[in-house]
Amino acid sequence: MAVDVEQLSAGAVEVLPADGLAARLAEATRERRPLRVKLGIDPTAPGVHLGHAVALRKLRAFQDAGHRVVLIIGDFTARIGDPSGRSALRPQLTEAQIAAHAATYLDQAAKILRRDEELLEVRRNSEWLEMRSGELLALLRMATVAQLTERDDFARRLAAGQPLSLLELLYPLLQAYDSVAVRADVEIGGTDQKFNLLLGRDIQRAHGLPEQVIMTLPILIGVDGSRKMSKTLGNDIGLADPPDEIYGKTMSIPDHALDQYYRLLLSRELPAEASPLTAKRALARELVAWLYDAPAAERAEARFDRVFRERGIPEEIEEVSLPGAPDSAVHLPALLASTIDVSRSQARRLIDQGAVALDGEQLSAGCYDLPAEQLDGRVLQIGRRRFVRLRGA
RNA sequence: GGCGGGGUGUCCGAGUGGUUAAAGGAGACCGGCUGUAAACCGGUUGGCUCAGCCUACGCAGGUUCGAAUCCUGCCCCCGCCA
Repeated sequence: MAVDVEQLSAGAVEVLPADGLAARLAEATRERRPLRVKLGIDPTAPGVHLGHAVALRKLRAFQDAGHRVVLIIGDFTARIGDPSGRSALRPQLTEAQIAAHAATYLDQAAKILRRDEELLEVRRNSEWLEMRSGELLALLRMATVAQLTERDDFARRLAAGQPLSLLELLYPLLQAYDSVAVRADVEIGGTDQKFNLLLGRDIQRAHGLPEQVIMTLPILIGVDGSRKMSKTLGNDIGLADPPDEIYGKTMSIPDHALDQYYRLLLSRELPAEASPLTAKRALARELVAWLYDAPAAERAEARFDRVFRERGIPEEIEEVSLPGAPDSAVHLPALLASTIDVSRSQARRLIDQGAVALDGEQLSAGCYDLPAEQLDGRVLQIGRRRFVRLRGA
């Protein structure tokens, strides 16, 4: 049992109360039931990323020990937007957006979690948060404004004279109620969730339920090496990203963030003797192998080396067909705009800046139109990493 | 309800009638160097049918040859008072 506690809390920043997990595990054994371990994810952006993976891996450890994971898709709370770590009001999402995001979550989480029926329970919190106002008021009675504004980011925003909506203020309370609804024994979250997790205990107690044990995990930094990994900030590595992306994004992580990635995702220390470059390559390989398989990792590395170390052209390139007849002129800005995510004006600037090359030969500034027959079959490179092969109609 | 402050490009933030597609910074992107690291250097950063045109400083009107800048109404945020 003691071994279990140690294993299950490995890597956690805090487990509260300190002896809570041991007590719960003992209780579970006595009652011959698995623990219910809760994690909430709000579908505010499409896709689960490595930041979420830290918590998912922890859940997996609980599953491997025979416990039951309760994954809550926060379809209701996503309509509010968790204000944690935010200094401003969040834009409100439409139900359609939320539904679309939620749909992708499960598949991606399944890359890490086991889906066995006894080991995974998936719930949407709209199930119980779509409540009648009477019930809501009863819930609201369970916390005070002083309690809620104790949260440091709320306090900061109020002090700085920034807006804080009632909706946001209520968010922690709703998340706490999730714990009541699913009878959570343990709730997992990032360190930025500590307040919300603790409130779950208060609200469970107020409902006459046993209080959950909370476990906080370190926050994974994004590939920019400075801010929390987040889809919105664009510094994430998605679990559904293709192997090449995962490999490449990993290689762009600043060296100083490497030790975190090792500890949180590989559960071991950054090898002191290896050079940062070697260590990073190993990390990139392992991540791809983990989310896909070993051959995919090999391929991703080979492609990376070819493109970035040898400055070559990758073997497999997406083909784009040229518009118009073979003898007509092709307007490159338009072609780029429809191929990559840029405006035509941006595409023109890229050309002018020497970012666009044809078969490795840089196009000169102002070179916007070329005859289709000169483009057919050739490789267009945009910046360092984007390649497309052009095919005549 | 009263009084005061404020809403500028992805973000922060200058600008109070004209040379303002809007200073400066951050971020991002491109190029150089490199290990798609860091640091550093240079460039770009609204859109388009691009030597021109269109759209843009909370929203809608108005004054003016000309407005982000002046006037009117409205919306929103913040503070103090009630």
